[in-house]
Amino acid sequence: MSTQKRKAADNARKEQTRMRLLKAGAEVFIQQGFHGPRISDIVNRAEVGQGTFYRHFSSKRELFETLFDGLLEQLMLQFQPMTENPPSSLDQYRQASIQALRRLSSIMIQEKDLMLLFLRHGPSVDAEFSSKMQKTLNSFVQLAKFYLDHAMELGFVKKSDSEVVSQALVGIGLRFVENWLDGTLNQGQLDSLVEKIVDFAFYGFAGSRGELP
Amino acid sequence: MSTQKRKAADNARKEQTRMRLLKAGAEVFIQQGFHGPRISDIVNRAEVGQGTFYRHFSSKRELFETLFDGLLEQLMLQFQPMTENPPSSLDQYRQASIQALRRLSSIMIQEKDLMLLFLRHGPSVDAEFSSKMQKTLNSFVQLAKFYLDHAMELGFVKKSDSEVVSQALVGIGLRFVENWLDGTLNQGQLDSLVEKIVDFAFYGFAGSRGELP
Amino acid sequence: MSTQKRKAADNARKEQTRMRLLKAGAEVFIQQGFHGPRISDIVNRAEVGQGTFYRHFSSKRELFETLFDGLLEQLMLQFQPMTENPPSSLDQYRQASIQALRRLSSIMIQEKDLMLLFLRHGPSVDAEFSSKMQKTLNSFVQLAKFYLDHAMELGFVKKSDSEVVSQALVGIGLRFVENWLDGTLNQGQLDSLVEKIVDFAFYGFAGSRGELP
Amino acid sequence: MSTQKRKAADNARKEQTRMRLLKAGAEVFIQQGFHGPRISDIVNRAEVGQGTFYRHFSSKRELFETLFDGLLEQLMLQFQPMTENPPSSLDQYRQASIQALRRLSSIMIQEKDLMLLFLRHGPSVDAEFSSKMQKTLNSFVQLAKFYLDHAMELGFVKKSDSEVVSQALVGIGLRFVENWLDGTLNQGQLDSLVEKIVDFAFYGFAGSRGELP
DNA sequence: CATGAATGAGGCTTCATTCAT
DNA sequence: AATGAATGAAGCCTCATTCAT
Repeated sequence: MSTQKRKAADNARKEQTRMRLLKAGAEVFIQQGFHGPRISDIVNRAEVGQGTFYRHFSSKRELFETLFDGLLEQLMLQFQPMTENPPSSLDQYRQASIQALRRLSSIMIQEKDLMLLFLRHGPSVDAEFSSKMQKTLNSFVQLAKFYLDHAMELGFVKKSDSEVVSQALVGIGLRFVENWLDGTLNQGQLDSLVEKIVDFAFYGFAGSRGELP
Repeated sequence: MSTQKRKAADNARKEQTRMRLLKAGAEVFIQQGFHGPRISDIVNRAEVGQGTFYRHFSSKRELFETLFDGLLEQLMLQFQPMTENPPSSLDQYRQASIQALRRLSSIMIQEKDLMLLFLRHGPSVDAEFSSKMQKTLNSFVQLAKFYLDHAMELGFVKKSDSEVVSQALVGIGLRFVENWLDGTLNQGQLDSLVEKIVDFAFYGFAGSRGELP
Repeated sequence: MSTQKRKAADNARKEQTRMRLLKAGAEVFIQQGFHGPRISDIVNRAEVGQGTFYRHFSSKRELFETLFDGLLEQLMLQFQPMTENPPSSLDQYRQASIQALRRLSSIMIQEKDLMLLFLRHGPSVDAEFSSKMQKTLNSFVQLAKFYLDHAMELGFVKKSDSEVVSQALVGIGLRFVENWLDGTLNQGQLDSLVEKIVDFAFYGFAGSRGELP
Repeated sequence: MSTQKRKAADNARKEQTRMRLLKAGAEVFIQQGFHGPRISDIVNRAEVGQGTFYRHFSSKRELFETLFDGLLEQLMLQFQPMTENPPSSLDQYRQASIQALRRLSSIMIQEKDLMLLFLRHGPSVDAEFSSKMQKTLNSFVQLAKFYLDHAMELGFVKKSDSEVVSQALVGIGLRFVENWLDGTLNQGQLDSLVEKIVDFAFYGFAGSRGELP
């Protein structure tokens, strides 16, 4: 039926426009944060009419959140394969951790700008968004805790408050991400740091596996 | 001279007005972040006229930065006494770290709201303010590094990349501060966590000083 | 010819769409007046596309006026039979008046909502529409005047300024219509009022045919 | 105190600005109805800034209603003296009615444009305003009813349904006001009509006091 | 110095209208 | 003929800033 064809074409056109807006939105948010840009900055960059924005998003906030959800989905996907083969020895665990971090950093490298955007500007959007970000971080903490608990159960790491340690691990991770996002660290350095960080997490700065003088 | 007296009185009144604005500013920023409140919200809360604001600050940002500088000064003051007696054994170092964290947390407890304000909303003010915050965090990293280097020199902790470890330490600290600011942790819990965190930092989750199974 | 058949079918479809729009227009105008509804409210209710509106009407006003003209035609039709047998005695006149009002009110009852719509909102559409409504009312005045002049000629009512009296009669009519449209009067009350009103018009509140104390 | 002087001056200035806006608002509403003019039309005519409008009124509607309330107060004031000496004979009643109408028409003549504005455009502002206008008209009906009941009690007019008659009287009044506002009637004619109208109301078109042929 | 009324540029949002399909 | 996505002009409203008192 011609009507169906018409509808399909319309939908495709609409989806394309939506994508232009998302792309343009990401670009201007990355450049100017959340509060800086006006709707008109987004539509100008997307090369669509002012009114078109409102056919797709009810507010700047909604577009912002859509971008966030997209990134989050990508990040979470990276962890799916990791639940399959839980490590069964300390060394396996160490290797798995290093690999997990490398995988995570690879996606972050791809979406560096968005990462920076959300880490810096997400908390200031509004209370709700801020809380959403906290929840997201906590889900990373729970992920770390899951592995740690597993390792403790199998007995190849010492017993500890896994919640506290997991929080600490995420804190460490975030700090390096921030440094890298800042430009203090370049990508190569980040890569070579992964092992150092894992060692610190496993053995602390006072413990063994360091070269004692 | 009467003119001088007059001037002194004027100055006192002016200073008082300035304080009212700072206080009111802090309150509304805490409630609504940096971008939320209007100048009128601040002057209304301060119970001064609209024009009065501009006699003391040229913009909302300037008031915000003034508050930040004030808090920073307070925090930095807490670290002055710590440089005086550097620890000379691992256990002393551990005790000193615990004490330092307790001292730091005491001031944070006092200024909890402002801490939350700046951590959440500082990075979104503008690029300059964001960079200022990064510099501030780095100065904490350097402080940690100073102690760690000292301990490494004296040989009672293993050799490691002290920059990396210090960054990690600050990352851990921030994470717990965030948790506490969030309300996920209450003040008592924060206190009791200090030792656990220090242990983790000294020995990691795999190293000794934990109860091995 | 197949082409002709096709054309006829097209025309029928077009007419149907036009009717949907008229119906939907009436409904939303009744609910929200003239200025309230947007074109999109009309097309949504009619369940036709946005562009379709413009194939049938050039503007909201045109649809509105089309509805008005339709109602007016209906109303005017009710008066055609009345010109045929002009009354030839006071009592006949009184009976004819009562019957005319009853006939008029029957059509108004059917189209109550539209009546309310035009009485309330017609004058605010624009100067032209307002004037059109005045002309319409005046044609009712002229109708009343025609009967009154006839009765005066035949000598069974006293001489008076028939223009003035006719205006007054229409004013009275309108007032009760308004009361009824308001909900102040229900339909039954309106019916039973007809005689009272006619009595008042014939004899005033001071004249005979009332029960003098 | 200088502060008090200052406040008084500020208040005076503010009140003056408010008056400019009311005057300008009345002018543009009279010219273009309620829905026609934009806020900017009002502020331009008032020669104040766009933002100034919102310091005094929250919306066009509010200014409109303020104007209405002002006029209503004026009109109602005209009736205060009439409650003092209720008429005690039919002729007194007739004279009092004529005088009352003349007094009312004098104020209407002064505020002709506003009258037209509200009668034409008030009902279309929104449901609430429309209902407010109905209530206003009803209060005029009640006023008429009060006099009529009084006359009936004293026995110099026949018994009738005073509510119905009062509604009719107001209807008549409105109709002539509309005619006059339209320009169909000029002021002189309106004046000379008052007696005719009163006669019609008292005796109807069929009753006595007319010249029977 | 403090005040607060006035200002108007700036951004948001709506919605009548167009037009490619 | 019907459709509905896209458009952008138009109007609303806010709020930082000025300035006369």
